[in-house]
Parts: sequence; structure tokens; C-alpha cells
Amino acid sequence: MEAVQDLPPGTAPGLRTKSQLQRRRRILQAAAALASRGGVEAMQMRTVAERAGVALGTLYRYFPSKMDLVVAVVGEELDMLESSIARRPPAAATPDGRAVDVLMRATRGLMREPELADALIRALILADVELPFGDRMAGLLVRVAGLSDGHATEEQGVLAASLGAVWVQELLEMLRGRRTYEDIQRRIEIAASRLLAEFPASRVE
Amino acid sequence: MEAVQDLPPGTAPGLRTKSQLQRRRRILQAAAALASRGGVEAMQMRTVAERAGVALGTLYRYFPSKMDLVVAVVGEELDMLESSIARRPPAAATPDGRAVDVLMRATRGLMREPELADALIRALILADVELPFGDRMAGLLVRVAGLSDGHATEEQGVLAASLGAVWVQELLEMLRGRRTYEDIQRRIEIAASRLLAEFPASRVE
DNA sequence: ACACTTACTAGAATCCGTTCTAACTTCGGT
DNA sequence: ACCGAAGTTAGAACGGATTCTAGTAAGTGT
Repeated sequence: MEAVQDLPPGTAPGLRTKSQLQRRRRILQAAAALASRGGVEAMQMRTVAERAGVALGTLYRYFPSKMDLVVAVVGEELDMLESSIARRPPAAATPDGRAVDVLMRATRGLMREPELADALIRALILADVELPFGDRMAGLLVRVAGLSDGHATEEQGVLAASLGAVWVQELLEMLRGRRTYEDIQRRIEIAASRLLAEFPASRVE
Repeated sequence: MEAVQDLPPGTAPGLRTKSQLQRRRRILQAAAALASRGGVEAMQMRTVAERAGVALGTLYRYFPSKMDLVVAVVGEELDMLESSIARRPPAAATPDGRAVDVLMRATRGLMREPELADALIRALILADVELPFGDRMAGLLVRVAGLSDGHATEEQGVLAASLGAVWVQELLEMLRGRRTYEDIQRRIEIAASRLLAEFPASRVE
């Protein structure tokens, strides 16, 4: 139930030897693979351990709880999203257009592995841990909406975070089978147009 | 993992005798009491059963899973919020003002029992069940924002639901200790002013 | 090489949600 | 008053996350 103090993203410190990095990698890989089909329930700690070729105790040394493991997996997915965005930045003309673009791209990515997505999103919401998720997503949106990374207004931050919250909620509804991709797109567009409309400038009609 | 088919809100059908209603009541009461301190983890099925003076099997007959139990408890809380609002409707002049009023009133209510709130919110978000929560809250917001209950635009519905999503997210952050009441108020106001600003009319500022 | 701290392993043990069993009650109809 | 269906009970049993234990391997400083 506690935070992952060690092993932050990137080249995780606290991992001295090469074999430890590899272990960590194997674990994350096994976890993601298992979750990809079967969802959370398929991703059992014993199974992950076994599949990663690691003792249960060791798994727990690397990830003190299942949640921590899930959070780490999500972190990797986010890394991928960010690099995808860096590779091919959203092209829309308006800030809200760009934000929608990014969110829908992420949505498509998640839809490709619904079980994984389900597991990840739920776990994230549940997480007691410092979740780099909401913040990271909000930061990403602020950035993408076209505000110089560092110095966003508080208001801008709040609005970006709000859009992120809406998105997460819509994803959950989708996972519950109550939204189609098109639903989400439409709804996110509506919310984004309100939340991220240009600040000082004109309002298109 | 499944929905509560029987026992909808109000006078729950499917409960023939008086003693069954009382059992149900005792269970819900015990559950809420346990969750009030100690949160979800304190609300263990065995404990609830014991404290309600009911066998474990019976508890499971009334509420097929812990989640169903939590959902029922939340339902009761929502009933209370709605009746509180009916008693003393929000007075603010603008739709977004009224929405903020309602949300902050709900926030205060939840803050009074943080452990309970934590348990309930998380469980709800997790729930596979048809959760009358998002919808109920969104409907409440639409209503309170001053749109004739029945015939809200799709856009209005989306916007109300969005504000609800933002609120839930902020609550979660609060429960994680990352927001104060004032934070939430400020942030909800910002989001609401964007999402629920008068539609055709002027924009202040 | 040696001692020592730290990491890893296999497996048992614990905790809690959930399911199952067998016997006992309660209720509605006759 | 009696019968069968449905509701209850105490308690055992099962499954999966998490914890604990004792012993083995690996890395570090001297």
C-alpha cells in the first residue's frame, strides 16, 4: 500500500548491478504480458514472479505491492506515449484541438489492449502511491496545448488537469462498455472546447 | 463482481418480510460504521456480518460482493445529499455558482468521514457494477444548474458529467492528502466557470 | 582468499474476500 | 397443524495478495 521509494522512472537508481536492471525489466515485461490478456486477475503475483524467473519474495522486493507494479507498468506506457508525441506532435491549430488529438491517440493506444488498459486505469485510480499519472498527463496536456512548458498559469494547470480527469472518467466508462470510441471523442471535444478555449483571444462560434 | 439486481434504492423490493428489511438496514449501518473509521480495510465482510448479527453467508445473500455493499452505502449517502439539496437549494445566481455550491456541500459532507469517503469513492470508481453514481451526480448537477430536469442538451449533459469527473478526481487528490478544502473549491470554481458558463449569454470578465 | 553485508530462492504461513456444506428456521399455502 | 420452498446459521474450505523464515548465492571491502 505504500509508495515506491526506490526505482523512479528512467534509469532506476538503487539498482546496482546489471542483472538487477534486467530482473526489473523481465518483471515489468512479464507483468505487462500477463495483463495484456486476462487483465488484472491474470496478472497474479505468483505468476508474474514465475514468468519473470524470479522468486516471489524478490518480486516483492522490487515492487512492494501489486499496485506498485501496475504503476510502474503504466509509467512505461506513459513514456511511450510521450515519445510518440515527441516523434509526431499534434498538428491541430487550436490548443483544445491539440489536446484532443493527444488524448484520442492515447485512447487508441489503450484500446489496443483493453484488458491491460482496464487493469492500469483502475489500479491508478486506486493507488495510494504518488501517482505520476494525473500530474504527468496534465503536464503533457499543458505542454501540448502550447504553453511554454515551465510557466503555466495556475488556471491553465487546473484546466489541463480537469480535462485529464474527464478523459480518465470517459475511459472508465468505455471499459465498462458504456462508451464507444466515437462517444469519447465527441465528449472530449466538447469538454476540451470549453476548458481550453483560447484565453485572451476571441471565441470562435 | 456483478450488479445488485435486487434491492434497488428506496423500499427495496425482493425483501418480503419486515425482518429482512431490518437485516438489510443493520448490515448497511454496520458497514458504514466500520468504514467510518478504518476505511475499506476495516470494513471486512466477516466483521460486518458479525456486527450486523448476521451470518457471513447471509451477508453475501444480501450483497453478493463487498463492492455491492459499498455501492449500496454510497447510494444512501447520495440520497441524503439529494434530500439536503431539496431542503435547501443552492442560492447562487449563476449555473456554475449553483453547481459549485452543491459540489462543495457534498465535499464537506464527505470530509466529515474521510475514511468512509475514501472507501466509497474508490470502490465506486472501481466498480464493475452499474454505478448510479456518475449519472446521478451529473443529473443532479444538470438539475441544479437550472436546466429543466428532463430535456437537457447532450452538450449540457456532457458538461455536467465532466464537472462531476473533475470533482471526483479532486476528491481523490484530497483523500491522498494533496488538496485542502480550499484547493478544491478554487479548482472546482475554475473548472465550473469554464464548463457551465452561460451558453448563449455574455461572458463576464 | 576471508569475512560480511546484501540479494535471492523456495516454500510455508497469514489474511481476507468469496464459496460451499449441512443442518436449522421461517413463511406461505393448504 | 403440516409440508415444501426459501432464508439463515456456523463453520469449513478455497484462492490470491502479502508476509515470514531459513538457507543459499553474489557483491564489497580488506
